[in-house]
Amino acid sequence: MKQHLQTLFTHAIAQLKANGDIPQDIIDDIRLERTRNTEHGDFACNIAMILAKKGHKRPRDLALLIIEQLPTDDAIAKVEIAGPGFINVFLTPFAYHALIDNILTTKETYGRSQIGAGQSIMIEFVSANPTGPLHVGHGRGAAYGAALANLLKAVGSKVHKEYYVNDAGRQMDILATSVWLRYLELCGESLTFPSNGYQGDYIWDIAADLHRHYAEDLQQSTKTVFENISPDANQGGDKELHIDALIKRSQELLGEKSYQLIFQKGLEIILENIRSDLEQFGVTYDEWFAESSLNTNHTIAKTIEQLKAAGHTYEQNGALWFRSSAFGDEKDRVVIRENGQFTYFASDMAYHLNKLERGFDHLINIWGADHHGYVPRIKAVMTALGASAHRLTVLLVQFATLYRGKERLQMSTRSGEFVTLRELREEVGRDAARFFYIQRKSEQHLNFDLELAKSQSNDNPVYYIQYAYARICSVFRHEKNKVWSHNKATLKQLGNPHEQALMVTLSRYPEVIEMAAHAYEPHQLTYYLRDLAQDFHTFYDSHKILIDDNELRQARLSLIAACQQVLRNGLTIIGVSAPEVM
RNA sequence: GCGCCCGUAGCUCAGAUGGAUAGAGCGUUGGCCUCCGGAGCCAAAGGUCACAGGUUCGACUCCUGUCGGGCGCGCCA
Repeated sequence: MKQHLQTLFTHAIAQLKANGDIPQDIIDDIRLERTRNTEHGDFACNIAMILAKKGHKRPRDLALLIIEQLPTDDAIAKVEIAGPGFINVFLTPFAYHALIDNILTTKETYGRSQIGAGQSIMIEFVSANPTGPLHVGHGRGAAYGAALANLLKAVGSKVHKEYYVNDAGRQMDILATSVWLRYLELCGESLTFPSNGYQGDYIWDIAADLHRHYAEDLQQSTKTVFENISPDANQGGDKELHIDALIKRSQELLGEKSYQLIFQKGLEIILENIRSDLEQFGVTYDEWFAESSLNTNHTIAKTIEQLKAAGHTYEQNGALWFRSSAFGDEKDRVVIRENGQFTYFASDMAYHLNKLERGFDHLINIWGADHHGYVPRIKAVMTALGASAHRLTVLLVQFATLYRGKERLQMSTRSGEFVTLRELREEVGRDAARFFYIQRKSEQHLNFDLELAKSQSNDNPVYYIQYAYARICSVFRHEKNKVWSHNKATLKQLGNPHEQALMVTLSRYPEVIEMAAHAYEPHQLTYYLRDLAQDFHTFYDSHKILIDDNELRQARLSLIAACQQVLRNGLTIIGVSAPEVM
């Protein structure tokens, strides 16, 4: 609808140029807006005010010229000039009747567009370290990423969803060591668990699994394990040195093969846990990309060589530095440590280079807001390696704070007292969780109230929207014995204010999808769906649908069928179900 | 100290690329089922868009500064 009007206006402007009424070189970025006030018609265009200065004409005079050149169209009832020079467009009922027919014909494809066609996008999200279960903070990234991916697909882009598995590095060694120590405890050893180890109960579960499979085969005495180990923090030492010493000791005592066995066991169990959590949350991936594969393929070394060759590195204090400050970062970054190991940043550089090499036009990373300081350095790498930093968009998602009514729930990963995503889903249900996560703009802090999400009442927007859908389904169940099939000719019966309002809202859907996709803002869709549900409920309460007047009944059934379709299309994108009964 | 994000109704939040009288939900107050699902509908009250300047026909929106809140500034991941 909007697009159609834009075409008509573009045509008018082109005519004016051809006639010499306005200069040729003028930019004519025509924008039509929904009016807020029905007195201003359906759409308003401010092009006359924008072009007035450059065209050396008064806005209202220019508006008049534009209107004269506007092609006649059976969707347009009248066009008016208002205020300082707005051109207000009033649509005919015909335009909306055609819309209902269009929705019922195009069905699940209604609202899709091609504005993103031809673009391949890789979207990486969640990518939590496989050192423990997903918690509620990850849930927001998951819900947001999945909805965004659906939106981008809806506008025609080719989307590749990826999870980056950090299966290398020190955190994983801490995990393996934590598991082994718990295993030793299960074998009957008594020991003081390191303060920097992973404390969660899931570590016990993995250790128990290990114990079931290998009995006491991997046992060592506590004395051997802890002999001459640098003291822990609570013994006046340093917790980092303590855990590092324990990792080293574990590797020595177990040997490469047994250590890897424990390491892989932990990784495997936790990753499977994460995968199934996400799947039950309705979030799936095209690829799970292992960090370790970068190392085995020597991608990291290759990337560093590239940087070296381009002269963007230097050595200092025995370490190799990347001159990222030359590319907008606030300081240079170490890529190879004094001890010869790659930093986390080094593998992340390689990963992003790998992404680019796979041929994606655009990369989207969804990160927690606490990683924002990391953005300039990763963009610096892209620039240094000759790729435009514009090909990468980092979307930062702010924290979610859990509330149970007024009570704020505490979360802490290390102490093992966090609320897991699984617990959240089991408590409030998948639909409510998915909806609540994305109903706020991602850069806004989110207060997630468990009680509100669970309440099956009018203060819960999820149920409000789903209820509209279920109500429509219910009407059709009552209609079943009579015969309804969409008949375009009956639509002229529609036109009372409630029907009109509903049709206007239905016509906005494609614009909302485009806007939400363009701005990476799925929350726009949640607000739209609430509006749509409200317009339906209002209509429903004011007018009976299953009436004797055959033609009007048919028309209204077509209207609510269209409404049902759009509700389903929208809910599908945000990952919420459309229940026929609730 | 420097950097990023945020500040809109009592509360939780929308207001894309500057547009006409700044909008929802909750909460509050008062109404609505003989009828297709009351998990619903209607109405009222509620605002110095944190503050001060600037840019222009026009600023919640853009720029500068101030105040307040969150987060980040490792040879951790």
